[in-house]
Amino acid sequence: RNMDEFAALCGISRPTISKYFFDPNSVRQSTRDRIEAALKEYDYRPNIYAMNQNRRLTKNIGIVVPYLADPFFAEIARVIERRCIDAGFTPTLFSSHGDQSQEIAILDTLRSLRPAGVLLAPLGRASDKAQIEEFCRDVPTILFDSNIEGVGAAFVGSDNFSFVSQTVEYLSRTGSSPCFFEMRDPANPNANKRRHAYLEMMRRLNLEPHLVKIDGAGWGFEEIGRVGALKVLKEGLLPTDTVLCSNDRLAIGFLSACHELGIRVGRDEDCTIRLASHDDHPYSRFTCPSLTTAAHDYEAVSDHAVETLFRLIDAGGKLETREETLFAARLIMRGSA
Amino acid sequence: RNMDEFAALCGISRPTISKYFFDPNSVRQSTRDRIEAALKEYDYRPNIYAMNQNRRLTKNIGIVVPYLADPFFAEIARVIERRCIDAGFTPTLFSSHGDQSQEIAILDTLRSLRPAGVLLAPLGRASDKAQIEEFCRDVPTILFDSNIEGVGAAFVGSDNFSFVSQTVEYLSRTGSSPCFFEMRDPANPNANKRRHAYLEMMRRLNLEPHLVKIDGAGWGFEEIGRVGALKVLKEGLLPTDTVLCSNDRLAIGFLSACHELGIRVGRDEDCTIRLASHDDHPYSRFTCPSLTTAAHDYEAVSDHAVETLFRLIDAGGKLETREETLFAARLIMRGSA
DNA sequence: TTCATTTATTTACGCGCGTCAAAATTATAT
DNA sequence: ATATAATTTTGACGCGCGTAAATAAATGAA
Repeated sequence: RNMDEFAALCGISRPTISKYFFDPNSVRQSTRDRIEAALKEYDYRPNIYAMNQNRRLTKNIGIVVPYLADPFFAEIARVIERRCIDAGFTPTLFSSHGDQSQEIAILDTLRSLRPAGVLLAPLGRASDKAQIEEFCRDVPTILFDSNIEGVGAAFVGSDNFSFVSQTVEYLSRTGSSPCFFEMRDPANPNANKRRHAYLEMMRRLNLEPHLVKIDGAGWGFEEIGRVGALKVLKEGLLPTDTVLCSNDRLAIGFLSACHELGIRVGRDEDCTIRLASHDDHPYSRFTCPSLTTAAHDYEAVSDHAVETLFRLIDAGGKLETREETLFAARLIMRGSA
Repeated sequence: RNMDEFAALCGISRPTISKYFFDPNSVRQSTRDRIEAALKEYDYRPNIYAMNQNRRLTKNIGIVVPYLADPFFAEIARVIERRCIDAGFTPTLFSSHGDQSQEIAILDTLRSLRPAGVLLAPLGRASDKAQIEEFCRDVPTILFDSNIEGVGAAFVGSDNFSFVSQTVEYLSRTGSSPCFFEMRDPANPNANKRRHAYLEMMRRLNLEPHLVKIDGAGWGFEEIGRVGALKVLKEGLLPTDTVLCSNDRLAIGFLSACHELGIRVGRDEDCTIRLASHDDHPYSRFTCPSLTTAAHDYEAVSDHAVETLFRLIDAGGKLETREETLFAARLIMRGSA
């Protein structure tokens, strides 16, 4: 059952077995063969948590996302997990579920896990920045999705300006210029960056910007978007017939509101509103109409975050300078605009 | 940093500290006060993985879902996690990502974790039943969502017949009777139960059943549904104008296909197809039109699964008899049918 | 005050494994 | 065959904590 017994069964000393499990190539081929033969027969596997108790460097990696019920994070977590496993690490996934105390509790659990590194997507505005900063001082951490200035060894995310500039440019070129539909108090710093990008782009194009801010709190963005859109549409508060949502989940709610009110969305003759958005949420392809959106380069963000973490781990937990890598968006033209 | 040091700082012996962390009420009030005062000052927290190394019974709970990028599982995992935390346990969430070898690897990691209990939603058809069975012999486990006959201490899920009977009855009563739209080789046993329920209900109502089986494998149900629906609709293979999808994700794909083809879905005059489905997927409220569906009682399933697990743990890991609890669905009438 | 009872401390060992240094063994080169 | 290098074994200790038994101290009732 334990390594001692297995070592006895092999007729090989326990430290050698231990060495084998750290790196099978670190023992002589003949020894390795003997171990692997015994492994087949008795199908022993070391206790990973006991292993990590006393290793100078574990193979654990912590992955923290703010809200796992959001398919965007579920998808990115899935890809990152895969990469870590393929690289021989043991990822453990945590979700803050939109809750600050949960996020802090997770950081605590992570310390117990003694991870070689952590990939952390903070809650954003709701995060306790001081706690995260302290954590990052102790544990090699890469931030992703949502940046906190100066915290963590690196940040990997998407270039919000690239998202918004492409959608604004496209919408303005092909029809009337867009207003910007967003939550009044966005939880995520990306939302603020997107607003600024929108304003900046409108300025450059010499167009008048219109911000449409809706109420609502929490992570139920679709419902917030739906209720907000219902209000805006009913009260005729929409300054233009082209709407750019801060993110796809709001847009999904917006589409739902339009359908309720019998308003057709799209670029066809009989449509009265064009709607575009950002993120390329896994469901945006299946909305009716399908959503024109600016897509994250999921693969690139995931890969680069993981690669940066591996580099950080190899470098002993410290990088020369804090790197910030932003990936450009890809405009995906679909039915809604 | 460790319990020894903290004990020294308190001026209290380490075993007493250890006892305190197992149950704060098990030490004298004056001792407890002293410990808690020191706790505030030095903010020490025991290493949970070291704790669990040698406890006769840990406070760990493993949660395993087949595919976390499916919001249905993300949502149920979220609720279950909360319940466990509130009960003083430490849940760890794992996703098999639709992959058998991943599922097996997770069971292995779980053994290392020495959980007091496990809540496992198996992959279904893709699961290695023998491995799961063996695991359940060693670790107190409750199965949920997807049953494996005789495996685990209990099963908690939804009553598929209740789902289908309500939708079939409703659709048949309010219009033409439905055909049943499903994947040819569903990964999940619930799908088979639903097909049987459909056939049985149609028999009872003295209506002719029609199964529409579409191709596709994997967990990208929306795309499978979309492509399948496109084919069926283009080739005019739909035997009736009322479609009952096996699950909401297929229905989301179906709606997308209808929109592409300019087919209006709903119960209005100008609609040519009525569409209903099962699950009350978190997004089904936001589709266009919104989906008429049979809703899981998420709360009841989550609560009962967790409660059964707690009961199982209290009972020392064995229940008198294997319990199977199925919760009825609630019909949610929305725009699509 | 005394005795019984509760609670805390001490001591020692265990969990499953990592890691280090020294000694013993094996492989490779000459 | 011998010297040298590489690998393995041995033995001992550590990680951070749980747990059990024996002892000591504190409490509470009589």
